[in-house]
Amino acid sequence: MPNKVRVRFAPSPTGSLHIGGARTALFNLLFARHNKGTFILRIEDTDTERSTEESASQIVRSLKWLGLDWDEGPEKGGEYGPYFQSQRLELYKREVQKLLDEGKAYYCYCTPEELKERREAALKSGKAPRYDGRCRNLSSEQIAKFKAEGRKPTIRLKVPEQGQTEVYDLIRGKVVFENSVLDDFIIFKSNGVPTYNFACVVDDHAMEMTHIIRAEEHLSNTPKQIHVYNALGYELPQFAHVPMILAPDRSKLSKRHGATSVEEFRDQGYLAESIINYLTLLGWSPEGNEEIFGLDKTIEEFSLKRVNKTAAIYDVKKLTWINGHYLRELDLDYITKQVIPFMIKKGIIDEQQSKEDYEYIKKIVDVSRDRAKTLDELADTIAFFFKDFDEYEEKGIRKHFSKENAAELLTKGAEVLENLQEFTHDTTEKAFRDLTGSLGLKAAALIHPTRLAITGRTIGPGLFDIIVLLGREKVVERMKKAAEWINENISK
RNA sequence: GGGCCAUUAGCUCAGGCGGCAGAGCACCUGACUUUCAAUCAGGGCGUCGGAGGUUCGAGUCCUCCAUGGCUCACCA
Repeated sequence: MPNKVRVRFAPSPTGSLHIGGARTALFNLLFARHNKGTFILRIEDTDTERSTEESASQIVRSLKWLGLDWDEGPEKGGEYGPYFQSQRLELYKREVQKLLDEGKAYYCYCTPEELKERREAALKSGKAPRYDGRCRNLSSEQIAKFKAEGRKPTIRLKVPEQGQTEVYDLIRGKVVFENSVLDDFIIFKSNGVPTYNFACVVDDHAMEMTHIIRAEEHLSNTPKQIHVYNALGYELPQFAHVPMILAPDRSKLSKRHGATSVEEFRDQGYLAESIINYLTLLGWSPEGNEEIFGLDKTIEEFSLKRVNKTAAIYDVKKLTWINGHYLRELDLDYITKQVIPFMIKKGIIDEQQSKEDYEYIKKIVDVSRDRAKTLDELADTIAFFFKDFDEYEEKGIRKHFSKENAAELLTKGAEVLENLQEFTHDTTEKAFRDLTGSLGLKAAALIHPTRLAITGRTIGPGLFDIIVLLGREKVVERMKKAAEWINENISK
C-alpha cells in the first residue's frame, strides 16, 4: 500500500448510534489499526432538517463508551478539519462551482412538488422513476422566467447516458452498473447545502481517504459517487461494503425489534467488551475457531478478505453468552464498578453506600458474577445482601419449606450459628454438617431451606459464602423469620 | 417496476485452485456440586434456496427460477 491508510466513519447525527453503525465504525477502526493507518470520525450533518447536536454528541459518547477511539475528528481535531460537514460549506460551494463552470453540472428549477408528481406517475405506470434531464439545456429566457417566479434551483450532475460504471469492491469484487439506470441526481439542494453523494465525495477526497468502508446500503450509491469523483478529477479510493445487520425476522432493524442502539444495550447491562466482541464476529470470521476476541487480538488478525457478504441476523443469545463470559473473566474491580450504577438505579444501594461499602460489594460480586449474564441481572441477584425481601420463591416453598421439620431445622440452625465462636465459611459449614449429622439428616436438608430463608431464592452462590458475607446477625434474623413464616403459612 | 447484492445446521459463520459437509451459540445427556451457574465429556442423517447444465466427480463453475435485502429522495 503506497499511501498511509486513512479511513473514516461518517455517521449522520439523526439518532442514536445503531449497532449497525457501531459495527461499521468498528471495522473501519480495525482496518486502520491493522494497517497502522488513521481512523477519522466525520459528522455528516448536511440534513439540516433532521440533524441535531444532541444526536451528534450521543454518537460520540457511544463510540467512546465502546472504546472506539478515533485519531481525527470531533473533540480531537486534526489537520483535515473541521470534521462537521455543516462547517465545510465553503469547500463544497467552491467544488460545485468548478463543475458549473465546466458545464458538468447545471441548475435545475423543478420544484419538489413537480418532481414528486412525476416520480409517482412513473412508478404507477411501472417505469423507473428517473429524472428526465429537462433542465439540462434551459434557454436564458426560460431561466429568467423561472427566476421571476421565485424558484430556487438545485444543482444536478450531468451523468453520461450510455456506458457502464464499474465499482471494484474489496469485499464483493467487481460490480457493474449501467449508466442508463442512473439519472442526473441532485448534488446541491436549493437551500445551498450539498447532498450526501456530493459532500461525501468532496470530503473523502479532501481528507485523503484511501479506503471507504461502509454499509452495503451504500453500494448502489457508489456509481453515482464515482461520477462525482470523475467530474471533479479526483482519484478513486478503494471501496468495501460490509453486509447489513438485520432483525431476527430478516427485516430491517427497528425499534420494534427491541434494543437497536448501543446505549440501549448498555442500559440492559451489556459490557462494551461484549458488544465489540459480538460485533467483531458479526460479518467477519477469524481463521481459527476461537470466538472470544478482544480488540487488540482482532486488530492483529483483521482483514477485509474475511468479511462475509451476507446480511447478518443478530442473535441476542450469542451476545448474552459473550457477555456472561466477560462478566466472569474481566477484572473484578472493573466489573464491580460497572454493576454499581445498576444497583443505584434499582435503589438497592445509594451513591454513599457504593463508596463506603465498595470492598464489601466487590466481595459479593466476586461470588455472584458466575451466574449472571448481564449487569442488570447481576444487580438483581445480589440485591438481597442489601435489602430485605418480602417473598420467598414459590418453587422453593414447595420444595424446602413444606417439609415436616423445616421450621424446626431452621430454628436449630439459627441457634447453632448464634453460638459459634468464629463465624467463617469453614466454621459455619462444619456447624451445619454437625447439626444435620446428629439428626441423621443430610446437610442438604438444612442448606436448601436456609438458602431460601436468607436469600428468598433456590439458586445462588455457595451457601456458606452467602452466610459469611451476609453476616451472622442478618442470617440468624432471616432464618428465624422464615421459621415463623412457615409456622404461620404452611398448614399441616 | 428497474438495477445491485445475497441464499451452507434454529442463529452467527468456516469450507484458497471442484474430490467423503465443519466450528461456536442455543438445545439435550452425563460428570462435578449444598442449589444454580461455570467447567469437563458426549449428542447434528443438514435434499449446502430450487431446477437444469458442464464434469469421472459441484456447496465450489455456467444458466434460469424462487426468496430476502439494498437502492432508484432537494435522507444519509
